[in-house]
Amino acid sequence: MTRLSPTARREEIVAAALRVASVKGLANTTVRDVAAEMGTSSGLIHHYFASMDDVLAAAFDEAAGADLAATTAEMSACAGPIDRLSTFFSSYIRTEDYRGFQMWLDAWAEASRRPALAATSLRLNVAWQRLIATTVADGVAEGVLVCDDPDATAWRVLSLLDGLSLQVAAHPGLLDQSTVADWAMASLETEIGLPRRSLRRPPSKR
Amino acid sequence: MTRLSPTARREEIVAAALRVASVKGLANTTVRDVAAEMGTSSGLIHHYFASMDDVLAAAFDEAAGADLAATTAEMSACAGPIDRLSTFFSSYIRTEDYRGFQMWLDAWAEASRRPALAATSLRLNVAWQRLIATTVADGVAEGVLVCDDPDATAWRVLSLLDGLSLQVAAHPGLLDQSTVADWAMASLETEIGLPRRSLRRPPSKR
DNA sequence: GAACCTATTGGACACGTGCGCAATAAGGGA
DNA sequence: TCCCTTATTGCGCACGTGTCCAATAGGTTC
Repeated sequence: MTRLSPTARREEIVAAALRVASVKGLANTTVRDVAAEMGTSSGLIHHYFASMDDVLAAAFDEAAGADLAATTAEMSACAGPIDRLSTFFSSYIRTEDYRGFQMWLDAWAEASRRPALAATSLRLNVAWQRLIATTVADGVAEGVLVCDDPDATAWRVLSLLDGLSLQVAAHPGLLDQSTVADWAMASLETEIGLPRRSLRRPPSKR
Repeated sequence: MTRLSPTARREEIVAAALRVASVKGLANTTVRDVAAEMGTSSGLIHHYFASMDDVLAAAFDEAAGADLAATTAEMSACAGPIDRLSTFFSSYIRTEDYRGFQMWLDAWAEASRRPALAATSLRLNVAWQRLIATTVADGVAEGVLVCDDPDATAWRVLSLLDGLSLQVAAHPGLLDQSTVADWAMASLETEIGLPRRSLRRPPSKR
């Protein structure tokens, strides 16, 4: 293969690992898979990453981090906290298709066995939680919504979404994504003292 | 090893697989692990189970099914729906320690790769949901609580518990079990029109 | 006691795993 | 042009994986 600069090659490895992982799942992605995807040798991966754990952590960081960044950007383009929360949900269900969510499932399950992956998933989970928590806290400060404990509320709505999405990914046909979003929105609306369906977006927007 | 009856041997295999899986996790439990745990040969396992997927599914069924049965029994010993729901939570956090929950994480993540495990986790998840749904519906019928859609409420409270417990298992130190139970109870109390802390149990009971 | 069924053995098979390492080649600086 | 750093190769090592199967042994039935 053509000789690349260290940074460029590193990025290509992560991109290739991500492509493989999105099809086979994080847990089933091997060094040889990534090498084959790039069309290079397997030894090259170990020249840039100390262990496979680090490769998977970097790939997961790339994927989930991009989703987080995209959602954050969309939300900050909105006017008020309520609109931002509304955008959060529509962004969440768009990015987190059942395929992307399988990566989260693998990351959580593998966390006990792969330290780097555990650190990454922890960091990203906390980042998602803080995104919601600060938005809710802003709404309370502006007086447009009511919440005793924005931190706890953020963990609840995030975990509810995770728990429901998990069923979608693990048990196809049981629940569907629009139901998940609807139920999670209903829960948050109740928690922060908003009338029913006030977070709902007209689906015509897409 | 001493020659056993087919049913006895089958049960011993499942029990051994469960013992190994509760330490190493479902995903990391191998045929040789189970054989070593029993002190027999690995070929014996395949004499009773067509594939490793079936062994793991049976082991998971055994563990999670026992938890479900225990909780069901405890709940039906209670007087009214509210007391049953209260018992549900205290039973849930007692049985679902972080170790047992790792099995759920593995089951969900492996579901896309192991058909038998997927079928088992689907069946058990639905059973848990129905347990809550019927209890809530009973409460509505008796007029002691209010709920528009017990089915949706059951999925929400179960998924909230799963989503929060997942964080406890995957990211030690981030959240703790008592917080999880408290937050999930708060959510359900709001949903079914109960005053705050009415589902809470005095911890002196244990 | 003999005959038969089957639980159990122990290892072979084919494959997949992460990781390491000597050899090669490509490019930049002197 | 030579040299020296290092990206890249290709393979080997040690191990682990599920599955299969001929051989053995224990128990039941006639």
